[in-house]
Amino acid sequence: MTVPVSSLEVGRARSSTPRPANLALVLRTVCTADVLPSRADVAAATGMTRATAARLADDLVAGGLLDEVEATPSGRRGRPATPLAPGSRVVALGLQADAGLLAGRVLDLRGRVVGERVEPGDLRGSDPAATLARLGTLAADLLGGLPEGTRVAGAGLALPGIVDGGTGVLLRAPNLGWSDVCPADLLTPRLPGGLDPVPGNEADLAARTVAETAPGRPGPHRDFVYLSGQIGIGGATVLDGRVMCGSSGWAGEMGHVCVDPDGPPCRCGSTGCLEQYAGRDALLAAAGLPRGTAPAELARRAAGGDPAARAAVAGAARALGVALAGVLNVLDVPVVVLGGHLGELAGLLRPALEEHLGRRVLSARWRRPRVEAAPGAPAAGATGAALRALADVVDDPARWLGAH
Amino acid sequence: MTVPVSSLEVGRARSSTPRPANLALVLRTVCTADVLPSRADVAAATGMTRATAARLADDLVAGGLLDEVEATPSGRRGRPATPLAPGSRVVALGLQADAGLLAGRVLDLRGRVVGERVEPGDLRGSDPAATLARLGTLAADLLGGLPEGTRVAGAGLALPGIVDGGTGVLLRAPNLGWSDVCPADLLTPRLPGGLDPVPGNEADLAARTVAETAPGRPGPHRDFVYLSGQIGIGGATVLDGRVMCGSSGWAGEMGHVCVDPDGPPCRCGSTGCLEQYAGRDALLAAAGLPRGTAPAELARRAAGGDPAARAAVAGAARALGVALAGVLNVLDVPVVVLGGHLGELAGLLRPALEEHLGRRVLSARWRRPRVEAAPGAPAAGATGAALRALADVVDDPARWLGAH
DNA sequence: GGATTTTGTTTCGGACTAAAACATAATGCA
DNA sequence: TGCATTATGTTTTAGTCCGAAACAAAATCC
Repeated sequence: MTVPVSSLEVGRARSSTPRPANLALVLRTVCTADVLPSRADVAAATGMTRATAARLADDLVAGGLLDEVEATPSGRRGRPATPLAPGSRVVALGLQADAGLLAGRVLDLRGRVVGERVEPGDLRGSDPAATLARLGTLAADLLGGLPEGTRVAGAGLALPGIVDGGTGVLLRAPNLGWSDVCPADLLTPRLPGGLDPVPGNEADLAARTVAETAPGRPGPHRDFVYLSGQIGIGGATVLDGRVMCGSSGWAGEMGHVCVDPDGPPCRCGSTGCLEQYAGRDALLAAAGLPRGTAPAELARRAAGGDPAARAAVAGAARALGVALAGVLNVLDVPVVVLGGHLGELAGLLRPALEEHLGRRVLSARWRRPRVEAAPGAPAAGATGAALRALADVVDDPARWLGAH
Repeated sequence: MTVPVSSLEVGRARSSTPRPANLALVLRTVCTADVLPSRADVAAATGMTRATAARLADDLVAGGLLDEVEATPSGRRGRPATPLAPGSRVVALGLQADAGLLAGRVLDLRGRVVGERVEPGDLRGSDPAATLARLGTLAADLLGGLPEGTRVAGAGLALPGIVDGGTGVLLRAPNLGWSDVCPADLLTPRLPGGLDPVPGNEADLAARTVAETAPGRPGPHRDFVYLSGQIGIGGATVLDGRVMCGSSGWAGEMGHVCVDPDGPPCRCGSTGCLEQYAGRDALLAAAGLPRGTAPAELARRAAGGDPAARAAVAGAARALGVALAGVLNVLDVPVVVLGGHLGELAGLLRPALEEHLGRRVLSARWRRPRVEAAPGAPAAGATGAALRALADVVDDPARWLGAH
């Protein structure tokens, strides 16, 4: 090679044979289906021949990525079909370290929880090494309790902060008080089999649980904005079913969208950030409640007619309306999903928020933006982390089959 | 099929053979390369065998999608290579109807302009049918002037408004005063060969000219926000090199991001929209200039030290800073590209705007957002529309070869 | 002028799929 | 009970397309 083919880097998807893509297509078809499909159903859905679909399915069954399920008598004529299901012995581990808990959750390819452990505790200002060691022990216990024959496809770790996509370093997690932590170094030695959890932002991963209800299975919305009310406010944008992490993992800092340039100063150095109006502490302060109060208590008071609580919620709704309208105008996303404490207040926020959005979003007269509460599962980030790891398998089953 | 395979719609990329993907890979490799590559270079860049790359390239040459170019003596040892170039006889037509002009531009696969016609004129409040008829005549003339043997791969139409992605109906174009116009009905009958221009938003298509300097050739930035200063302010977001059109084509309404909820009312029904601070009319009014003044005149005055002009620019920079910081915080995009009248003022806006962004964008301390001016080509939307049509060919050359 | 080097082509074998025939296992009906 | 019918899953055969290796072509080097 004498010519300097410098920028000739184009498509890395250089699969010389169609097989990997077709394996992925078959697996994804089974994952997506509402009812467990037979080989013939897969053939019909993908357009392949029954022969081809069956061959591919056979290989996936042999590799454990698909299971043959007992046929239920259908009463229909003809040879009874053998339903296929995503393999139940291929699982992934999702971990989460947050200001208020440590959690681990194991999901199988069908999206079922096959193992779970949650340890509440105040981890603000904790030592990263000690905390991650605890998490490592928790994870090892969890993995040890899995049934014989289970194979762990990968692991992920949800963290409430900004993770550098390239190096996997947690640059800054204000709620934990951590910065420049490399979780892989501290966690991997404690896990069996050299399992290396991929760190990611908690809001991004929680948003994934809305975008994808089980591995390979699209959730209720393809496009939405996810807003996660923690101590601060994080979030994520999902476009075309993909969580947008930004060109370097910084996306989703919705808490620092400006609501009023003349508003109160924010710890980020700017002024009038959304967090100053709808963050947990700001909400509680506006309602005249002490800092540690549970958001549910605020919701109870507002629902009960407490004027200060109602005013706090109304203020938050207005601020959210201003900030989210901007996002919706820029991205044309029809749905806002509220999680964390904002999810708990969703019922109270929705009417005012939807009204604000209806006024400020340009496309609202054609399609009114909707506001929903995220399913209030605890430690959604852990679930999302496991889903992300399983998505690697679903997206390229050939690699998994090759590695046995 | 007795089972209702309702939602079994998964991968439409049902290419049973690897050939279409490999044809696309070869074509894209040639389009992307800095120097015209030989068959052997393509093989090296893609990882295919020389035999395979040559076979695929031969088919693309036979179909006119690649040209064999005269070899320049390189002085190197060995058999001289035959450089390959994107086919120069495959072209696409880009059209644009704007408040100030009608334009048509023909681009070939190499991204060269092989035909162009621009007709200035005030089209505000014009009759859609009459104006589109004029545009059709312009387009037919343009196509008639093409050299013998040229094949038109497709056409696009840039419009300053919101286009429904599904139906291709222009729902609303405030600057033209049009609404609910179906350009295809009015335009296609006037074009030869049943050519059917695909309508699209002008800002989206102008952004494409930044994302893609020639068909299949990535531009200077993969991720950026494009802001188009027309009478109002439109824009587009480019993520991963793809223009984000939103789930129904409404994305990019950056002009109506809220800068100050207590600000002046906007014609959209909201208050304090960016357009009220940095729109063309707002800027001119703030500078004490009459409405029709050219933005260049404002720039001249501000550069010359005129206090009113300087204040107007400073106010616009501040408003842009507030609005864009929100977008950048949500999407983690490192670059803002200014087009239209904002592009003309970019030199004056940049210092203050970058300073505002540095303060309000959370990731700025790690990577400071940059502000750039778009290359000030007239009727960039027409170029983008042609590029979009050519992208269809580059993304799936097999279809083009099949259709002859 | 022959060795060397690089490009492009041809030939052959292998991976994979489509098409069609076949085997299997149920229901429906006399 | 027995046979036609119907749907699923498997086997066989032919065709497409890629990789490997040998070969042909066209230049430079010595």
